[in-house]
Amino acid sequence: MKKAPTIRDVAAAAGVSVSVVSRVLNPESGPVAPAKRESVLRVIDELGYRPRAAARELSVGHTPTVGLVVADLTNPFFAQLADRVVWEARSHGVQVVVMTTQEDPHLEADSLDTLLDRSVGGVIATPTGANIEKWARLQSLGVNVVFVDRTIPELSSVDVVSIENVDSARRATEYLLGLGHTRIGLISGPASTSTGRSRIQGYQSAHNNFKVQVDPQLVRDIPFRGDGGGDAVGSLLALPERPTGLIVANTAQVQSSVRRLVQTGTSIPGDLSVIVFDDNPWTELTSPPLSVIRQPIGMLAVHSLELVLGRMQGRLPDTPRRIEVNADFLPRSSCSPLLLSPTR
Amino acid sequence: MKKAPTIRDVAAAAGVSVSVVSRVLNPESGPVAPAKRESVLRVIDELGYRPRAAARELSVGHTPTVGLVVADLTNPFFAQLADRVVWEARSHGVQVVVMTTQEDPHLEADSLDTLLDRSVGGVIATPTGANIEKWARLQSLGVNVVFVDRTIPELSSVDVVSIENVDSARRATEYLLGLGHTRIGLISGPASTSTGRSRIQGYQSAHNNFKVQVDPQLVRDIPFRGDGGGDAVGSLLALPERPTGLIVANTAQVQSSVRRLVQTGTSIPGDLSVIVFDDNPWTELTSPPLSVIRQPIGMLAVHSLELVLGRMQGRLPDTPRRIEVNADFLPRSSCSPLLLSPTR
DNA sequence: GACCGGAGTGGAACCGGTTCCACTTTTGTA
DNA sequence: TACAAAAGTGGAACCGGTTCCACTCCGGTC
Repeated sequence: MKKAPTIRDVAAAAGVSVSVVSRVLNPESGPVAPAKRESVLRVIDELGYRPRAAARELSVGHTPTVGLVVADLTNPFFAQLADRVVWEARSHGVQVVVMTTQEDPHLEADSLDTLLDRSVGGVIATPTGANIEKWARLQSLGVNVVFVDRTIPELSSVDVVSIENVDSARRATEYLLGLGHTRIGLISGPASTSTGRSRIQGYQSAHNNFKVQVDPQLVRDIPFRGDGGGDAVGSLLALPERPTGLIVANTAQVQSSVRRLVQTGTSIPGDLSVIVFDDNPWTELTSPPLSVIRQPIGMLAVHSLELVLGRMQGRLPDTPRRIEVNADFLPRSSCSPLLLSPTR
Repeated sequence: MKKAPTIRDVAAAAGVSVSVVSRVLNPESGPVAPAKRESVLRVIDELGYRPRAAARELSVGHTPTVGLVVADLTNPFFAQLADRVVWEARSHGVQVVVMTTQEDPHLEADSLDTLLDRSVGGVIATPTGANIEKWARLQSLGVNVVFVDRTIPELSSVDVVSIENVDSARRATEYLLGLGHTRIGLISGPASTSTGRSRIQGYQSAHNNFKVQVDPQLVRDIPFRGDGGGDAVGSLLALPERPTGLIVANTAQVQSSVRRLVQTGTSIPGDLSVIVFDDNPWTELTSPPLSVIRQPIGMLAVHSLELVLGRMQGRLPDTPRRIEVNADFLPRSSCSPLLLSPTR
């Protein structure tokens, strides 16, 4: 356990000053005679010298690091997002610190403090919806914030990357309405979140287009945490007038919802036509494979990283950007036309 | 974008020296008069002061940070592992930097360099199997390394946390043998990896116990990368004497293997009794639900973190630890007795 | 041949913490 | 009451980089 060489060791061994070594390391910071550059590089290689990140950070005031704050890596949506972000970031020479909040505002607050302590240059996050002043403070301290998937309306100055939630929900709903279903259950995220609201709005709007009245009993906005999806499914199925269609628009609740459907032996699409918001690979391994709204996770990752890096390098105008990407609707065999049409 | 207060700002505002403030921050480093501690704390709160992590790191030489190097967050096994490690680490006040290798030795090497630059105190990793000298160097530089799930036999001095691979594979195989199956396909990880080898060994050993000869054609050790699982399944099913049982012991290939089974319309367990190494929640949503070897991911996470933190705090003996945790076999309805017994 | 501008260089301050050490005050004990 | 030990404090060096600045060479221009 010998200790690693420092820039002064390199300078001494190469017979130059530390300034020269530093300039070799950061070429844009000044000129170096080709011969000296050569010999410095050789010494660096021989000694196996690597600059300490902390020293650089202390001196320049910030790190080429971005924080990624997601709710839960266990959720395939976040896992894939994280994987892509980490991957993209590396190709830009940027590091990612991944933190999870479990949808808990306290943990989110902790994470933000930590990120601040580490002087990260930017944060990509799926905010819980709380900690508004904390997010604002982070931004006022010069940390670039990008919200992905969700947003907080009160924070109008942060960039947002999301899918077209209203539109996606509308398309899924219209698909079922088009098959003749008029009683369509909706399990969405909390109405306190932007995704929850938008998807409910899309669901409403589809009903309007089809001149079908929405039964409020059919709409369940439930938390992301826990597995309330199962209970929501249970209570929807227990309604006197059972729905014949179901849209699970709460990504975190897809698994528990589908589990309940399987457990109760609900025939899909016989008893219930189902569409879920999730592009989890396993959705096509159930029987029948589930129709899904496929969120383009790669796009979300690329755009949010692009935004955060762009801001960190100051090559973006000050006005906040809002990027909405398309989500595909992928019909599979979990939906079928309503056979007995109740209105005729 | 005002700049954040430093320890000297706090000292000035509280009318004390920086030493006192520092001692308030790190109580074990020296005494402070209660009255002054009080006023320093108040000033810290008023100013919203937070110590810069980089400054501390530079001064003490290392960070309370551990690197987590996994192949691919998209794989639910790693995703869950990461989630648990991040979670546990936070409760110890430790941060986690997650990196992915995609099973590529070059990317792994990059990750290690980066981790070294960041002066992390420890690394938890599922090594690709390459970069032996690099791992050794990391260790000689004082970074505590713990391998999880897999190991590299050449590196006898690193701690290892894994499941009882031989035993798990043996139990799964014996279960199928006990149901009368004699031709059991095995899709495992590469024989160049410790998990691959151990699981094949368990499979062999079960056959020995049952006095059944192993047909080498039935054993497929395939890479973790890509989705060779599908092809392996395809070629096993194409054998003149088809297997009646299948064990997928390559966690990364479970999805593509099952996908192929579904696509080819193989009846489970009618045509094929199936057991997979994975505790992915979706395995019980397929029809039928799959029998699984459930890896106790939480245990793996807890133990590896415990080891790495223990070493970082120097409260562990120098001898390397090897921890093997039990994996449960969870029979579900994807296995059935072989009906026509070929031997009678 | 005097003068100017730029390439190349090294010295030293600086970033924001921690810690060692010398020093003063308090406390406890004989 | 005297004195040693302990509690409390501030100064300053240090960690390992970056960067500003002053300075020395150059070659090219009137």
